[in-house]
Amino acid sequence: MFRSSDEQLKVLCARAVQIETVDELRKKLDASRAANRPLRVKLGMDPTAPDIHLGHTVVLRKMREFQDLGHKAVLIIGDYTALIGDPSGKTKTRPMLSAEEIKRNAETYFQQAGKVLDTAPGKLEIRYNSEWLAPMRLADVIKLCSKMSVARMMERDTFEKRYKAGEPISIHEFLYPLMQGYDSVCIQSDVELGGTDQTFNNLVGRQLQADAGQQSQIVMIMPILPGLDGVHKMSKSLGNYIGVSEPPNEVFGKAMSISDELMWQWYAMLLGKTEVEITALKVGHPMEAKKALAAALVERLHDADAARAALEHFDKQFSKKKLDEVAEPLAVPAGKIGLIELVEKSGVFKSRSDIRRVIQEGGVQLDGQKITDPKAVIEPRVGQILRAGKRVVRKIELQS
RNA sequence: GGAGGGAUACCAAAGUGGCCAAAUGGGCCUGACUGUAAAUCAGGUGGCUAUGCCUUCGAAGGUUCAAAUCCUUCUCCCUCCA
Repeated sequence: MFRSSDEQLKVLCARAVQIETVDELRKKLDASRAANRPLRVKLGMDPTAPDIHLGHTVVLRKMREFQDLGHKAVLIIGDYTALIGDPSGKTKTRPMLSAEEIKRNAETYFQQAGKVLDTAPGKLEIRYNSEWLAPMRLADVIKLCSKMSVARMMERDTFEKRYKAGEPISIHEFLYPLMQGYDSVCIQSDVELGGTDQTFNNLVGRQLQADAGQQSQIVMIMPILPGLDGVHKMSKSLGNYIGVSEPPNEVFGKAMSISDELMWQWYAMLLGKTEVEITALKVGHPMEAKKALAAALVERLHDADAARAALEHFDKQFSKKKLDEVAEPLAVPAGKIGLIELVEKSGVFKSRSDIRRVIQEGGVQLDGQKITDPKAVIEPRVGQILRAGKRVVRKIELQS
């Protein structure tokens, strides 16, 4: 049923930045084959952020590789850990989520994760960590805390940095790694996946499992995907992300806006291209390589047809400037109308002052003619193309 | 419990009575250049029925012709000592 450990290792170790430890993983794989038992591969999910983006797919794809090799994905919904919030993020305290919100977020999450994971019942197990964390008594918590020293906890880079910078660290944040580690004990995970920011948390799981007399999980750390800006990690709060549920044209357009340097990183991290393959790509025109990347991403999140359509759309809008073929309709009443009112109907600007500014800055065109007078009054005709800023392209239609 | 420091726009951070819709940096937006790149350069970045008006500097009151700035009370945060 299972392929040889060597074959599996070759697939599984690809792209990982750290594995604790490869030897142990090999042993687990050997034992799994011998007993014909799939490994339990754990991945935690934070129910406060239901939007999955490409950054998450780096880890999710690794999970998929485990599934494809016959192993079992165990998704942990951190409904209880969400009460704390992962200290690796911002220091702001999180609002408590209601049971319904968590459920809704979790559903959204699965819907999106399903674009990457195999959701067949035998391949995927879903658990809420409130199942075992909520019933704990204070005595249980104290016992759990006794497993960890402050010095050890302070090794965690975010704690160390914050402490040195004089930023507050609440005691309850120390519980986060312990709770996450305890999850591993409760579900008896064989492997835990995570991004580099999860290294510490995942390693705690190893220790707690050993304390509990279990075989320690393998910790497999995947790289963090840089966001559209090429500087910070891809994250929702920074707004530098491509969501897995975004429409094809958005995915394509955003992918095209990244720097060339970042493009190669994405090729490696998202498409699994090797250095040799990337070197070969660098021979061609960077824009063609970027279009191929963008198309591949659209195909992955949607399908091949969508990828072709997005490429065509992009060419029309930006390369060939066939704006009338890509413009979305904009219904306006017949007769004269102020330019500001006209642009306002597109519904994408936050205020009329904002529109006024864009007009003055030369960002508004009607049929290719720049109009820079915010007081301009025009009489739009059917079929005229209105452009406002880089992204708004509308074709005028008259309201009946 | 004691002492001290702090809260300013999306973020960081100046500003200690009028010249403050508030310096500067980052972010973001627009334009130029391009490959819708990136980098660079230029401009912009509270709202509005707009050369003016309205709302904003933790909250509420007060002093003043005039308050982000002074006073009072309150809320929240941080550090150190115990």
